Amino acid sequence: MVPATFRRAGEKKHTINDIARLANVSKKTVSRVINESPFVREETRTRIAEIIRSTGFTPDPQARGLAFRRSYLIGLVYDNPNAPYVINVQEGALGALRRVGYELVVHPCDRNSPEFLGDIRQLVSRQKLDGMIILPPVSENNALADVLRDISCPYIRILSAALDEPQNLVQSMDRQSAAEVAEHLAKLGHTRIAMIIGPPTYRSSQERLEGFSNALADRGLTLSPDYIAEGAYTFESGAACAEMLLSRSPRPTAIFAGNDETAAGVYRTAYLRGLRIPHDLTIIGFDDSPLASRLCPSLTTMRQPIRDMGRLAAEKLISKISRTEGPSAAATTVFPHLVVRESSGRPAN
Amino acid sequence: MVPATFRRAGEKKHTINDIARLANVSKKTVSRVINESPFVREETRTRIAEIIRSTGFTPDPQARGLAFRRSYLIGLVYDNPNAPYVINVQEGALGALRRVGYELVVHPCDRNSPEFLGDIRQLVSRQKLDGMIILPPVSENNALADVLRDISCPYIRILSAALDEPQNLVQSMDRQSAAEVAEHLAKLGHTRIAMIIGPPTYRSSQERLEGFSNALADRGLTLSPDYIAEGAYTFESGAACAEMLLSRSPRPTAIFAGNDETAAGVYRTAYLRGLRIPHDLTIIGFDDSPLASRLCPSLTTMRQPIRDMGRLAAEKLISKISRTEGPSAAATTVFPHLVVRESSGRPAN
DNA sequence: CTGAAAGCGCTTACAG
DNA sequence: CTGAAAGCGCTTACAG
Repeated sequence: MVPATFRRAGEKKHTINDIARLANVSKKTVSRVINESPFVREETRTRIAEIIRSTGFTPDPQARGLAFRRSYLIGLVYDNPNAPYVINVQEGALGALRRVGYELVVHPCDRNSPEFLGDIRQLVSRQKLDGMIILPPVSENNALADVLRDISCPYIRILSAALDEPQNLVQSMDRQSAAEVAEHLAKLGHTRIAMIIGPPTYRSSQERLEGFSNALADRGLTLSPDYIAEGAYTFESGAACAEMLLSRSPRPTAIFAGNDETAAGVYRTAYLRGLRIPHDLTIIGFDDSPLASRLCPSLTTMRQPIRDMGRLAAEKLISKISRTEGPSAAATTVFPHLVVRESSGRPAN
Repeated sequence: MVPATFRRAGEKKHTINDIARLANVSKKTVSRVINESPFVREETRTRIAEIIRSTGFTPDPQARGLAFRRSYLIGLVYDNPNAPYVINVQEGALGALRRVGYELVVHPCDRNSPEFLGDIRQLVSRQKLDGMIILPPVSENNALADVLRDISCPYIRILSAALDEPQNLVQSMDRQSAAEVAEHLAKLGHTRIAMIIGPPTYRSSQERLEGFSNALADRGLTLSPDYIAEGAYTFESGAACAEMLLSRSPRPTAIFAGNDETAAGVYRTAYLRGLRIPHDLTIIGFDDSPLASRLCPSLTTMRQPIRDMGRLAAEKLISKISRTEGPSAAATTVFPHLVVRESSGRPAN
């Protein structure tokens, strides 16, 4: 038997009035059942609930939204060029939102465009977004957060540092993660260790650099300034930085790349120079994007629980939106961990 | 001076009533201006338009939708594991939709789930989606198209074969593209040519196989059944299929992988066997995903204009939705083209 | 060319 | 515990 939800074309959708008529009550009472008001007699409630179930009625989100002054729409703002990263956050968030009847409106942006902040303002007010999830690196932009606060739009920033109050954050502990990389390299016996950082203005670059450098120091190793290169989290910058680092004498035996894209750039330079990985050079990435396992040899890297971050951000946002009041000021943190593959080994000399 | 659109928190949004009052007309007349009705005196129209502009008024999409029985929401359904592919279609579509005031609601799905069709039905009826864009491979599912037709939801399928009427399609001409690969390999002098196809149930697998095999035949070359392996468009299947193909004697000198992921799997097997690319083995991919240029050596592959496909699908869908009637039965086709990189060369022997 | 009334499908006060 | 009225912000007939 075909469930009643599977209405065929031509039958129009049931409305709250249909349900009220069938149940022989006012639509207000149906509304109470929908919104789980306690002020409905149990017998009435069950009867109406049963009719709702059997007719497959679902309240119209537009009408509900209009009356509630809610859109049931959450924005996802990103400028991250790493597609798997975005998709994973997106799917994580989607999973959490669906359950509570929200939809996700995606919004790629360009933080350098002069219309950037105006666009966001317009998006929020126009679509009356109920909240916003912001991905790194644009999540580091405080001006954006200020705008959202200004127009009273609840938001969650996914970040690697505490740039905001804890209730607005899902924080990835990059500093501690970078320390894991240091430990791994130290254990393998590397001493000439280099690092390619991301754009210095990005908070994650600083976090990873400091975490890495401090952890090396703790083990009696130093990250010499000669061995630090400024990349841009891109393939091309990785190749160029590796070119520079590998020209140093003595040559580093290990390079910690800012992310997997950068690491792929290091692979390319090693390939062009005929260096064998990991025999001549150990390479470590960050992200564990699909690329990491596709490279030959496969890349040792830090895995971020990206999907979880999306889910956590959505859950935290929803609780902010629906909560009439109450703190939930707790921090939400997440820890990347090391995935050891083929690109790291003992130094040859 | 801050534009009026940049209202600060606390000021409530203007409504059509505010505009009517300011213009000293009825809200119906304002509505006519918003909807570009010809039945407004020019003087009145300009006056109202100016007030709308200066106040930064934008009509509430929810209220409009409720009255128009429109949601201004378009669904994007996908099950493609290739994240850059999805992101690119998404951004292409977004660009076209934004301009006309629509938003995109993304919906990853699992075509093998028993709830698959029911979920889609519910998504469409619940959010009252105005239309749907469907990505391959789930776009090949005719049952899904049947459901959408049944509930009168306009849709566009992005496909590599004409599985539907032209007005429902944005078609990528994979057959002709695969012929380009054949030509490239023939020109390089390869004769022992192998191919890894995608899942045989996928239409694109057949299209690419037939296009490739026929084009080889046209050049007096044959694609021997021994040299055809059935993959699954995945990294793992690429590695396994390459394992099999490279065990043949004589060994093929070139492998056309079904897509870039598969090609990456072939790289891995070549790496493990110590084969040099392209000296010992030429490899060709399909997609030109970011991975293609990250691999070492970089991968020769077919580039799909993925972003354009998203844009075209959105434009076509919008014209279907807004058009009161009229055919637009024209086919929309798109041609991938070859990007030659380092992984293809003359055969060694 | 313009407007007053009724309605889209739901909700919030306000009564009872 | 339940309902009749008014309203969210916009539109579509229907008049004039």
